Amino acid sequence: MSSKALSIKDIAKKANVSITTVSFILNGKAVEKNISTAVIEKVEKIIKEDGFKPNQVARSLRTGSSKIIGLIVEDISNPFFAGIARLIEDKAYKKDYKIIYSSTENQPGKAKDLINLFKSRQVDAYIISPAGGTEEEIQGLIKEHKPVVLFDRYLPGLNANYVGVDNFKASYQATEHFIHRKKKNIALVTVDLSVEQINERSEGHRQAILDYELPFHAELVIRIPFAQPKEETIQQLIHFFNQYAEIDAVLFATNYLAISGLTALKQMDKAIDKDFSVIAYDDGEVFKLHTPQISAVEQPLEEIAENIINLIFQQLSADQLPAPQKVILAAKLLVRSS
Amino acid sequence: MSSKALSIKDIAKKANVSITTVSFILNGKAVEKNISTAVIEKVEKIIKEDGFKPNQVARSLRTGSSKIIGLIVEDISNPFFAGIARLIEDKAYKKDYKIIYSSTENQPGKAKDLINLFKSRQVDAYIISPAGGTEEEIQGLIKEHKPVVLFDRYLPGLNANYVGVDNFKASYQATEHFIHRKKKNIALVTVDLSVEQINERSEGHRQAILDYELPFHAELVIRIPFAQPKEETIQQLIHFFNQYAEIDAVLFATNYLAISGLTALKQMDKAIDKDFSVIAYDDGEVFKLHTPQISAVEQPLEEIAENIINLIFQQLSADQLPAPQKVILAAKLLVRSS
DNA sequence: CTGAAAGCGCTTACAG
DNA sequence: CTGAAAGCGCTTACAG
Repeated sequence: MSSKALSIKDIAKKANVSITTVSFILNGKAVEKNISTAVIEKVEKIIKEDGFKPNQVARSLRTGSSKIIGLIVEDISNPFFAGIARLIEDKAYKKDYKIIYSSTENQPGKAKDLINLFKSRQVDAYIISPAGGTEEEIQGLIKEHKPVVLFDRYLPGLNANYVGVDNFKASYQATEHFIHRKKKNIALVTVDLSVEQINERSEGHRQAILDYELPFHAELVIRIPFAQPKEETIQQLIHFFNQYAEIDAVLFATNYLAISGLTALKQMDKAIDKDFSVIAYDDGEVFKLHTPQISAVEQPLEEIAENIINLIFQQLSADQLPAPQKVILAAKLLVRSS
Repeated sequence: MSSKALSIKDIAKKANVSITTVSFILNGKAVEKNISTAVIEKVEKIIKEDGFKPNQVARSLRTGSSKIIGLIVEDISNPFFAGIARLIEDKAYKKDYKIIYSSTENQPGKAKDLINLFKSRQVDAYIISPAGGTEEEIQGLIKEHKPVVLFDRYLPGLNANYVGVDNFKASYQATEHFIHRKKKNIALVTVDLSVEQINERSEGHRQAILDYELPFHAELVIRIPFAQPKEETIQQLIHFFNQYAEIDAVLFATNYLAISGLTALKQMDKAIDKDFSVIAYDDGEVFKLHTPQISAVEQPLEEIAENIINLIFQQLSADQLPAPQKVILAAKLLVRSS
């Protein structure tokens, strides 16, 4: 029963030609190498009949390339990353590249392992939403002239290709929106990660308040520990909203914090209305279907994916790597209820 | 700048030993092979200093294994699959296996490509939520004695390991729940895929109605085309709910159909209350946060992942493959509002 | 028009 | 205690 996989040698023997000939035919070089039509047909027939598939591991070892792009994200079950992954996969597939992906869960150790795993598997290019602490590994990839594109999160020390949105501006606009609606005590619920992207979101909030000459209340900015279980976050937020009853608007700096926050508000029976407004980062079904609908900062998934894949293919087809580019896209504030 | 990757040969040369010795040390066979402590230390020092990582492609080519498990799902951006992926990844990681995953989008062509891709990459085991039309490829894997576990969706023709929930029973119980609440016209919104799992969900609905001797209204079962754009589905459902105003309860056979359905109801301004009940398949944040909260059939993600990974490791560690097992788990009806 | 042979970077049976 | 050598399945420069 067990059909040990065929090799190019088996095909060559069966067709009475050399493995060189079979290899040329497999790689579409038959014509260029002047293989006779008769031979080509004979070999192709055997390949098809036997269902022979060349061993890509051997091919990779020999050529040093794999036609695989590695995608490393923080958490694939986050809809933002899942959406990006899906779009990138589609686009890569059309150019005959496959994507393999994995989640870092924001653990530098795991992120490093993954980069090394991909490297040792001869992945041709890397798309990374980088965890802090992986600068060295990423720098290493760049040094080895591997195509790399970072997205979502930017590591300041690195001169690498990057695609992301203007987080400062998005937060600024969201906060400004609140201010125009006469909000006075605009809370920010964010995460205690000290990464660019998150810092920018805080800064935008702060700067808008200062620019409009409103008092900035530092105590209305709450930083939730990254790995904290959801239930605890909900309790913490209930406490927070109760403690500062003057809050009349909240900006949530991430998708999952918004979900915990809405759950907290629901448990408190606190209405979202003219007196208490909410804006979430990253749109999702859950915000559209919520009653009332929740306004959200939408990152342009399609545009992000498009830019990433373009940068990757630009690098893949270049003789030497072009200078790193930074593509900063605009997020969009979807206003749904006040 | 460009540091061409080191090889075992470079290390051997530097340490003045043979590559055999380096290989033994790398693979933890140093003691077993009686390599002297002095040599071990010298070699390990060089490996660490130079940051040498063995080329896994070469290793795979030589050993035929890769310590990689391939996970093939319908759509990684579906929270059910993303959740499973995440859990499986965690568990595999602990045993030093990596997961690579990819989406089939329910296209048999893509699913076949992926199986072949994984095969040609020497993936050690396969976890597949199978698209119809891939029976042959999966049978091929089994024939080659590759560890395989199917989940979520079952392909009747195949005698393979399988982990899933009892869909018939879950639908039956959901429908029964409606009947106990005196519902008379229980609609079913399902998808037009003719796969076991979906058929069972329809059957459970039908059987419950028949068992309780209620009239079965075939026109209250609507089958939405699988690839239909969301907006059209919403319009179709609005039309459906308007046409059959007698409907007093709806069971949605999938997660995303429930989301489209809730959107339709929202657009119609149709309240979900004592007179109009809803149950969704697969739980999610969106149902918990909805007003009112939506009841859901919850598949036990953790249990599913656990069983899958156990079956995989059972096969991986067996000398010869054990007889295929089918693990059928119970889904749970989460009653939230009537 | 086609083939023999080297080599990609490993692992491991065999020899000493 | 350690090493030379074969071989995993390919690709490709070279020879004829």
